Amino acid sequence: MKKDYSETEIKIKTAAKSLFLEKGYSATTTRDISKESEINLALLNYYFTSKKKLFEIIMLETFYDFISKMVEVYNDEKSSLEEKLELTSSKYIDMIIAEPHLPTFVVNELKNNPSSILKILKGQIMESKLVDQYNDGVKKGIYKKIDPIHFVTNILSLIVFPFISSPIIIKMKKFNKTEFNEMMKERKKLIPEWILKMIKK
Amino acid sequence: MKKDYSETEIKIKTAAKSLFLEKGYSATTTRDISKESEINLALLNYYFTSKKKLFEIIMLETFYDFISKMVEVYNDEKSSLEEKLELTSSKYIDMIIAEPHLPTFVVNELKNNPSSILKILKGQIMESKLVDQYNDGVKKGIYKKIDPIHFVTNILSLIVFPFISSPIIIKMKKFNKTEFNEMMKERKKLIPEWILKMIKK
DNA sequence: TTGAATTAAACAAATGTTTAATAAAAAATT
DNA sequence: AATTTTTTATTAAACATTTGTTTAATTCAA
Repeated sequence: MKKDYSETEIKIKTAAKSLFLEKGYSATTTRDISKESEINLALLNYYFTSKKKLFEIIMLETFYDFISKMVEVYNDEKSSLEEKLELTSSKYIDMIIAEPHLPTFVVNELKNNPSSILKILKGQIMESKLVDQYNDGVKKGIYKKIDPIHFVTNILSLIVFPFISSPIIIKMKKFNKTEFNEMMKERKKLIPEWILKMIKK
Repeated sequence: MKKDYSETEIKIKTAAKSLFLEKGYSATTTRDISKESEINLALLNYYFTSKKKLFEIIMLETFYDFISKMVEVYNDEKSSLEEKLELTSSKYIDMIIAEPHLPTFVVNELKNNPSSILKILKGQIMESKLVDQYNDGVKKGIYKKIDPIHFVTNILSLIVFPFISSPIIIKMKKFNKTEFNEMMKERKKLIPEWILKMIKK
């Protein structure tokens, strides 16, 4: 029962996503979207009823992508905890370099749209293979016994926050954007090492 | 040469700050501000010329507070690196618990207002006593040799990011706000320990 | 009495949405 | 195959609110 999207619908969604990501919901006007997507203003409401509805669709899809990419790795059956850390770090950093506005957007618009969109999360992370492997390590006495929420939070913090605060980092180090991205690529290797040090006894 | 603020001015600024922090610049209207501060709509322009000007004043002050609190500790002459980590962690977490919208606001509105506001940062962090102490440790061979920007970034990441992503954490752990704050208070102790483990050879 | 502070009302521009007319495409009929 | 009918897509214009700002009159304080 997959819906068939028309070319116009796709054009609208693409433009809208790009604008919402860059400027947020309130600062993006329907006329911005119509201009960017080169469609007539009325078609936005014709296809998506309202700006709000269009936003919710985009928000949902974007957040879903954002989370699935993580959950995929976290639930892989074959890889070790160390390998999962390396993969997550690497994949996520690449993903955000390609779409730098993503984290701020997700984080920002999340506090206004809480419950409905966050359903996607349900148990997918805290009951993942990665957390199991962490708990096993605790049981075996190789990892310190701390609530795994800290473990999960720290991974995300070290990966995502630097992007969110990139204007600050760029200013502090007199970086340009390329140099900043280089720094983030460096972190692909460093973050897994740091996380391991943090959890080990 | 300190300017003398009238009661009305203060009322406007207080209400505006609260609203800007909660909803951001675009989603806050001048009528919201006039209602919240219980002043006549025209007084906003009478005292602050425009919504934009008012915002810039508030943005500047807020960001300045946000940074000074950090710089203060980072440049303390007497304390050790370990003590600085503990103090930063503790003070910052308390600060954000008291004003939970602060980080999202700063981070969010920063990418639109780059250079002018970020001047505040100039060298204050990367040339701080804390970074000196870190570099000393590297020279002495007790810390790994990595660009100190990672060190500084990691501290801020582990402290601030959990607040920014609090809706996600709250959902994952089925927390309420109090439980989330408890988790953050736990981190006051944990973060300095983690950071030390990360930098040690 | 003079200047500052406050107010209600008005203004122009922007914004989300709808309408009514037209064009294009698809389906039905001859 | 050709023509008519019906449905869908697109358009320009209009509409009703909202929003930031200004004006001109009034109140208050020095």
